[in-house]
Amino acid sequence: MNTKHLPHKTVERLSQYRRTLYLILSKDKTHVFSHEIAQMLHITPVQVRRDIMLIGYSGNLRKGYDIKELIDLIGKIIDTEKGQNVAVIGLGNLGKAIISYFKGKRTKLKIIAAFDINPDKINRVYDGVQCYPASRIHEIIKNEDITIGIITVPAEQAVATAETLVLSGIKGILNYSPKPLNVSPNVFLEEYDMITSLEKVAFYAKKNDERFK
Amino acid sequence: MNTKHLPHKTVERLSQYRRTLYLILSKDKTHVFSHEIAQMLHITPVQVRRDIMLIGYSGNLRKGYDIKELIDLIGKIIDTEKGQNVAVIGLGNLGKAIISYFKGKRTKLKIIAAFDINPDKINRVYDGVQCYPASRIHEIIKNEDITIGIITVPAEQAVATAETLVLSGIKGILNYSPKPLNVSPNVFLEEYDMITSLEKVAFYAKKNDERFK
DNA sequence: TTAGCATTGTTATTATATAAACAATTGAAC
DNA sequence: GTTCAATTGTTTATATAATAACAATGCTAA
Repeated sequence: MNTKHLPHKTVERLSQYRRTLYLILSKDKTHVFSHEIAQMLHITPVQVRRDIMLIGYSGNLRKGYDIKELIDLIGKIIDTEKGQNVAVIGLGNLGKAIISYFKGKRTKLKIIAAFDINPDKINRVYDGVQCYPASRIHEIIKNEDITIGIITVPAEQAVATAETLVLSGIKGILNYSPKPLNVSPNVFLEEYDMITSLEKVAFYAKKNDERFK
Repeated sequence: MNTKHLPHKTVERLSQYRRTLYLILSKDKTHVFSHEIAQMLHITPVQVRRDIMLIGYSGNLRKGYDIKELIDLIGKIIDTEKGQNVAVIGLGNLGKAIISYFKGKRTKLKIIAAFDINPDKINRVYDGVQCYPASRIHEIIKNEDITIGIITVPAEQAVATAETLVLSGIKGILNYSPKPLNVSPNVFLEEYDMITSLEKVAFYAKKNDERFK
């Protein structure tokens, strides 16, 4: 599959399309129209068709898109054949939330390790995921072929954690700490800051309010 | 303050600038250059200056920006004078994570209520935040003047939760459930989906890997 | 006094993302 | 058959965001 330059937003939507398609498939439907997908995700049908065009798939004019084919194709694009292993660094509330979130989800991504520095958590199993001491990050990431790390440690430890991950050969990092990171260009970094999101909502909530009164 | 059309991304960065500025302020500095802020956030100095231009502030050519003035101005733009009250709906791991995250943070945003349907959680206090039964959402949002709701309930309950919030007069919603919502245009909606984020990281991690080997 | 330098503030350009417009196609109804 | 309605696929246009380019300023120091 030639995925030359898929826009970031398209990649994000592909993930959502796939989950939506599974939902529709479970209703014994075999085909779906762009506007049906669009309606479920509250976006425009044009957006859906454009994204599908970008991945080189074609639908049927009367029946729409073959759901199974589309699911398979999206899988070929965003998954690797044998899947990728994931580690959560920081087993606080957020780390636990992420692990239980993924529990039982059909996906090529498997959370297979958690790390923490709290002795009460180390060597225990949370929702099927073993917690190791942070000192063993390097060793376990190497041995278990973990390619993705989710950082949920406090801000003070985020930079050191990221460095360890990169040195251990990680390929992608999802950073939930409020501390912006800087990693080498061969590691993909995605950052999400809850405080920023909330302050953004607060700002536009205020503006909307002023506009409507 | 005339905040006609601040781009979404600028609003997000303003939130980050302010936190960065507080950090610098605590080091007894009174002024800061655009490249210093930029370096801490790993963005370009031009981006910083452009954002600051958009909010109508001017720095000093030799000393840079007055930190206190800039903090105050950002506050005037993104905060309301008396602050806004926030509720978390769904006191699972994610809800707890958000509450403990905000604990003790200096901010005009105050989480003052949580809601859940689990009797074990109802009427208990978590990190200073009282948990109420979901049946009282409408009443408490009205009475306590809560303007922002953070949805951390399971997907199945997300739509009903959002409807209740909107009917209760909420102004902004931050949706962490994987279920896309649809609210009336006078309510600001921000959605974040962890699975999508992780799948995105997986995709680009894979691509990077292919590119570098 | 004047040249040099680092910085800000602004405009212009490019890149990314969304939306609109519309031709092409297919099957159904008459 | 022929017309019609609905849908896809693609091109064009617009909106948003990031980057680059550069003039203006004011301090320093020769």
